[in-house]
Amino acid sequence: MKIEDKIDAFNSLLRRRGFIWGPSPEIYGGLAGFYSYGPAGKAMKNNVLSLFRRELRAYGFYEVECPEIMPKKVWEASGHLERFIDPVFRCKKCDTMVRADKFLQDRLPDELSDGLSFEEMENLVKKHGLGCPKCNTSFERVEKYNLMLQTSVGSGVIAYLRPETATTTYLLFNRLNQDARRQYPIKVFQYGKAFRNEISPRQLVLRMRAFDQFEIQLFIGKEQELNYEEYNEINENIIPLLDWKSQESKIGFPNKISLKEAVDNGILKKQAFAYCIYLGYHLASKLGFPEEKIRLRQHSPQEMAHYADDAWDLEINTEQFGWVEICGIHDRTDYDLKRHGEYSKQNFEIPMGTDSSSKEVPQILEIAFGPDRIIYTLLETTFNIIDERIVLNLNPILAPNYVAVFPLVRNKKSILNLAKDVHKLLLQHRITSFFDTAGSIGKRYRRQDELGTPYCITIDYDSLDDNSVTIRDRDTMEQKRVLISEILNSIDNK
RNA sequence: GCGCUUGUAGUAUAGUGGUAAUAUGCUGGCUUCCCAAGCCAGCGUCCCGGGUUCAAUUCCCGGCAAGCGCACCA
Repeated sequence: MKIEDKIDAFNSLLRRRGFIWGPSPEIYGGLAGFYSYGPAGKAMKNNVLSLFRRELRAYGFYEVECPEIMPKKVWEASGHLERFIDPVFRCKKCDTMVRADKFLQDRLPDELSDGLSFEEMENLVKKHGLGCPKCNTSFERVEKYNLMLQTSVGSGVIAYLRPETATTTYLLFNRLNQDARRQYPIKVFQYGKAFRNEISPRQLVLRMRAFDQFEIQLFIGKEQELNYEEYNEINENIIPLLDWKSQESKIGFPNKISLKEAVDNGILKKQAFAYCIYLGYHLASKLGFPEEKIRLRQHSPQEMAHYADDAWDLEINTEQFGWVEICGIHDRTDYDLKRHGEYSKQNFEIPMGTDSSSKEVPQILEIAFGPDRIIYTLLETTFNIIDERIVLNLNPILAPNYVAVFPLVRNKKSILNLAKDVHKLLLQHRITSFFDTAGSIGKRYRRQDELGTPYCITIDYDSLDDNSVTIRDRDTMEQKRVLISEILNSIDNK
């Protein structure tokens, strides 16, 4: 089968089986960049979140939740108001829009063009007679394109929908610090919606205007960053790292080395940051991505965000969109807390090191996941067509249905009733069981294959006599016969 | 945001200036039915707005949306 055909089959499955629908609202034609999840997609997302929450609790992280709307001041302090507004030239004739600073850098490489004011940029185009690359109409004014969505609260107070959850977590710092009782690092995470007014959203849920973030934060002292106890527990782990120097040498594949090697060779500067790389990789592995489809790619200094000292993307190799970032791991230094301390006139200096008389503003290390991208990449990388049979080889605990129960035939009351009993038994144990009687037995297996259901249980004539059923495995299609009393044990250990 | 292409049942597509079709799907029935079997019956579609026309799903204009390319993606 050709790859394009496989991708077409996959894209239609997303809709057919209720994973992802949109752009929403579909009945009104849709608004670009907004998608909904159907029952299967939402169930799967919830399973991903449960797995993350369980893992993070085991690593000592606690969850917080903050408002999605914050006043202007917050975004002034965070730097988003300044940095999230792109200066653009817009052609008066054909509406072509170009990013002003990049355009000038490209046309006038000899001029100093970094950090120019709007006025200076306007003077430059006038001086050199620069104009629209399409129709050559001269550019005049620099306009702002704000990537943040603005709203007003109450009687006209300007506020913005958060472009990331992270900043809202940082605003809790003094509360968290009290709560943590001097146990550092402070480890928290926040899951929630973020909003960005993308110029042209594309690629399904990979670039939405309203999307989920799952952002993990460590507030940590400078001393502890370099000498971090938990690092010693994980530094033997082998991680596929692609640093930016390798990328500059046109090397496209990651170097599989231990974190210890990476730190010792200076690829990673800080033990605590290496721990974050580990944690990001660990969580991605737990989801069940094939090992060869994961890599960690370092940003070049030019690529890095305004707040970052080091940044790595955890990427998944997809057929439709190439390497897709599902997680960004950033060393945000003390940038955020310094700025918020300054703008709010709070003192965020605290003693964190061995010398309790010396105070410092905490450093922040961040592991930022995009759950929507996780859902897409998980579905795509586990989607297979084997001899015309479509199957999602999802990690069983992430599947929308954990089991499905079928009566072999439905016109035989005793079989139907026993099947219902088995289904109810599973539900009583809060196992996500799905009951289906429609169509042939083969068709029912195929329906569940498309949803990634790991186990299908069929009740047949023999079941009436011997109280046993067949459990059919999604991946091997093999069936084994077990007693009804043994079902729970049998489907538990995968 | 610009350019090109596109928009027809839930999904995938065909087709037409006189309101439409194929496959699949879905619902019900029959068939003792373990990997998309068969038979019968039924359900469901022309993105939105305006224009031209006796008549528009079809032609024209605008909008919205999608794919690709450019730009954008702190």
